[in-house]
Amino acid sequence: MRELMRSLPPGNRLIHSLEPDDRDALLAIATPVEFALGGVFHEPDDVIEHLHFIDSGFCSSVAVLEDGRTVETVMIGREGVLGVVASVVPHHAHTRSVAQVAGTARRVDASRFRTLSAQRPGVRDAVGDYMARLQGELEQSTACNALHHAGQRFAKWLLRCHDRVEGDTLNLTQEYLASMLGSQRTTVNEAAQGLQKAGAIAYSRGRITVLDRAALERAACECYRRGGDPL
Amino acid sequence: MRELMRSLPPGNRLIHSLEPDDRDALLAIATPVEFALGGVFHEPDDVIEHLHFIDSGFCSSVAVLEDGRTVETVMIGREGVLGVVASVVPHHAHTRSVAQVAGTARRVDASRFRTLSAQRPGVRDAVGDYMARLQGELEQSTACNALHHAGQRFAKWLLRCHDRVEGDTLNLTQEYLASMLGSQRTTVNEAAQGLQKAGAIAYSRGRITVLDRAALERAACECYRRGGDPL
DNA sequence: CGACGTGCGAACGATTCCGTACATATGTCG
DNA sequence: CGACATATGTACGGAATCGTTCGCACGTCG
Repeated sequence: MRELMRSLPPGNRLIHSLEPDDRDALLAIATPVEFALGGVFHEPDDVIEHLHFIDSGFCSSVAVLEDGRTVETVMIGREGVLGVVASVVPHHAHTRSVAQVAGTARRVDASRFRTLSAQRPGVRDAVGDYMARLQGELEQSTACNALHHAGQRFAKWLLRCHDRVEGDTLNLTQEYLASMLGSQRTTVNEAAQGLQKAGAIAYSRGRITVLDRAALERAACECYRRGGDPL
Repeated sequence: MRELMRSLPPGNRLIHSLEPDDRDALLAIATPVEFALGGVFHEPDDVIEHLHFIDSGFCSSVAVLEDGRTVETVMIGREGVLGVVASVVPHHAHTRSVAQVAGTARRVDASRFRTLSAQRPGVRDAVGDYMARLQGELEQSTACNALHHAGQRFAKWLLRCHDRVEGDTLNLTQEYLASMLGSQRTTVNEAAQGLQKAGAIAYSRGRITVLDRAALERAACECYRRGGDPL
């Protein structure tokens, strides 16, 4: 079951998976931070100065096109870390990263992390594994956006969101969902009504409640399953 | 100009960019290999055993869905290296990697590369930079496939292909192009005829000739430019 | 209570793309 | 040359989505 993560103890799963001495070494250079809904971690072309190991809440990386339209590329919750490529090499962002649900994270200076990572294979491998999974998700999303219908992608998105949240309520307007999926609000509306009629979700005025995960999973494309378990 | 790479001296650009001692150390553990058109480097779920620094020709990573449909996710020529994530951490492929144009590469055992990379920051950074660029391309393609029309994506694909090839002729059937773009052959046909009428390309029986790059660039979406210069 | 802003429902034509079917052209091989 | 497989041209109905417009419902706040 993919909602496994929802039942795991709180806090970042990557940090949790480390050996105690690796974990202590990482936490020694980490600063706890809070982030609010809508908070921006970085804009396209910003230099990535920090890694953020998410402890609660989650954020999305969003591609911004010249005409202002947006599409989400990846979603990052407490299964992962924001800015993972900077764990290997200094670089600048290609996307905007925005908090979808307020929460907390451990912020680590990217350069100090690279130093630590060179000394501690356990740290390097845990973050490296996550980077490999993230690349797999990107590849799957590339195919998904080319081949799958808006309804399937919508269901997938809700599930991935639900996986990373406490409770069954999501605060998302259809307008906002459209900007994540790269489609029109009217298209999202049709998809949402379909899921509501199927009893999978209920929603009103920017508040979506997941009523039946199994129904959502039936409506989603294979990409939800193959996105890699958030663990 | 993006076709810059076409005028650079032959051989892999990453290896070329290394300091002489780094380059020598890398070449000492590399094996020259040839690959034929259609040759498969790996299938989904295969363990990535090697990095392949492409010297000539190029290959594509292709997502394969449950129903057998395919979409290209990234294109890798002599500007890059196949299996770049394995330079950081052992992992398995999420895609199929196929040679689009026969050529040669330097094959390096992934595990030995990781050892070398830990000893030589110059090697690690060159490959790391490429990994960052590759991630940017994946993110851009994710958005592109969600938002841009088949005609624009077709033109983009031809340009990216042209960048990585000697001469102006590409051996590609419309059927095959459709499997790269994730669309129908009839859709590709319409796009191809549009470009032909504009004088941008000529084609017949699986042979496409680029006649007017500027016209192709006008027909392509912004994603071609933003894919990151192959250099 | 009433005005207003926000979010949703619904309808519309236009466009893109799908999926399929069939015809035509071209290269290869016996 | 003739048969055949391959590649392309074309047509068409239908589905999905776009882009827009209008109206309604609900919550908030003066």
